[in-house]
Amino acid sequence: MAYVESLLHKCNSLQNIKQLQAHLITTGLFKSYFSRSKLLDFCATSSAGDLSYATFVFHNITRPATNDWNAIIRGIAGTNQPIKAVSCYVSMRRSSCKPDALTCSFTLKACARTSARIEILQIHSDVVKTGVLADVLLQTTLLDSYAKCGDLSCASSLFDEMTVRDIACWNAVITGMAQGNRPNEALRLFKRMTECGMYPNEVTVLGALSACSQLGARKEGDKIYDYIRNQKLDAIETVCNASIDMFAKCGFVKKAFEVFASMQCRKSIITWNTMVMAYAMHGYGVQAIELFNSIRENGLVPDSVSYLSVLCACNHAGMVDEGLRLFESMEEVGVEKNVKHYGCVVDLLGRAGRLEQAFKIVESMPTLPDVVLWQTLLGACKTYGNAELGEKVSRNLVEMGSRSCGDFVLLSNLYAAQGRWKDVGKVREAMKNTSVKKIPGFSYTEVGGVIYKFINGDQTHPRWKDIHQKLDEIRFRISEYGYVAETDYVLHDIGQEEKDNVLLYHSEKLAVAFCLISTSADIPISVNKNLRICGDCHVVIKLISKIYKRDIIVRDRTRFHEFKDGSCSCGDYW
DNA sequence: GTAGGGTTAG
Repeated sequence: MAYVESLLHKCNSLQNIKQLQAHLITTGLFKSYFSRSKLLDFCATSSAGDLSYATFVFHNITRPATNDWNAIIRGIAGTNQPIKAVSCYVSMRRSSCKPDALTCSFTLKACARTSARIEILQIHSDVVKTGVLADVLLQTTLLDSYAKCGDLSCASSLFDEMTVRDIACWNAVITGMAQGNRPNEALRLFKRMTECGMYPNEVTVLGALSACSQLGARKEGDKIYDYIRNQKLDAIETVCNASIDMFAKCGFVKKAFEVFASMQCRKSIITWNTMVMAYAMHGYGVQAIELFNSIRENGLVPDSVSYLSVLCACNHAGMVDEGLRLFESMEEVGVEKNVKHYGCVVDLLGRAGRLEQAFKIVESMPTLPDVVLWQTLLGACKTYGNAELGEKVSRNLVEMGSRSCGDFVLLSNLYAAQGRWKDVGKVREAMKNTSVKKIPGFSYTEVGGVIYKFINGDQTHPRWKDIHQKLDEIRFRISEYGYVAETDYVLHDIGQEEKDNVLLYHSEKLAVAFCLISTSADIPISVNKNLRICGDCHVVIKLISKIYKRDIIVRDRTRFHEFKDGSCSCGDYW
């Protein structure tokens, strides 16, 4: 039957497939299950084929076999409406034909692509009932499907129950954790895997590197990169890309560029974008633009992400006109602007105080602005005290159903700054009547190879008393430099002293204080925050860097801040 | 009713 296969692979059009089908029918081979389902599979999944023709042939089979169903389900799972594969699976179960491990595998992949958790649960129960669960490959698919639809606890209990664990299932669970916002868990599993005597491969290190990037885990990242070099995994482009990203997000732009420059394998547009973004995160506007310009010289074409990265770099470096020029040139080169590009340029103009121009660009958008974009503009209105535009923007946010605490705070502060207390009262009233959503801020820091997590107001750390004592000392010493808490950043119906406290116990300050008491003076302090750094923390950490003579690096949601001797690499522009 | 199915960067 290798004969049918070799012929199939020579087909590069539907016409060819039909010719082969005719040939099989006339020679009687089409009655053979094997040739028929091979042809169906090829027709349903290869680019030369056509799913609707495959379905047509399928419907004309009097008693389709499992393999025929599998071919069709696999084909549907690969379309842009993968959920229809589930209906097909259901029809198959109603027929006299039994699903096998492959049927389940294809259907599960379809579910994973649409985050259809309930359907996964149903297939899982079928799988248990029919006894195909013993199949390691199917277990991995099931695990991966749970992880992809966000059910990490199901994914990890499946993993725990597995009796045979090969490299792919380790990879599935590690990647699942890394992509599901549980980077600590991913690294824990990565360590456990190596302790089990398994050798991580390129897929494993991609997951582990991504976890390090999220955590800013330098030491762990370094170790993994050493392993990558030893195993020659750096011959693989995806591994290099992930390594560049990891070094950049752990604060080593130079190391990131070294990896980029010394790559032996091909660089794709993703590689270039990663490096441009690396510069952007660190506020290296000039380098980012230079690199962006060299994309074409290297025979590649900048895509939508390239533009986003370079715009982001202009934004962080305050290169307003350069950014605007790049934004406007997008149309000429045929790269479509999306809401993120608009968001970036609105931020760029907003920070420079060009609010009217920013608003005009928003109005010119072909699609609806998103919440983030309006929030950006609202922030700029607050900075430049433009209450009129601020109100307009807030109205849009309310209409979009925003319940973010920050939005209310900004508008309220905008009114307060102009003494419009009645309006301040109205905003507070609205806040009380809305279930305000507040994303908790947290920070990570690595001390002695251990990653510590701090949450705002946290008192669960074993050394919290020492940390709070240090913060009291800091408060005293910075007040000598004329520091007054900018309680603008807080909106609570509480007294001034309490407001000061809310600010003082922000997660980034807790992390910095912890580093001050637990690390030696010659090592820079490095903190990683999930949200943007708050304005008060920015002022305080600048002062700490001066008074305590410590270099402090804070990575926030969008960029790096390198505090040195009382100033920050962002130039207070962020 | 021979084979096929699992993990993958910005």
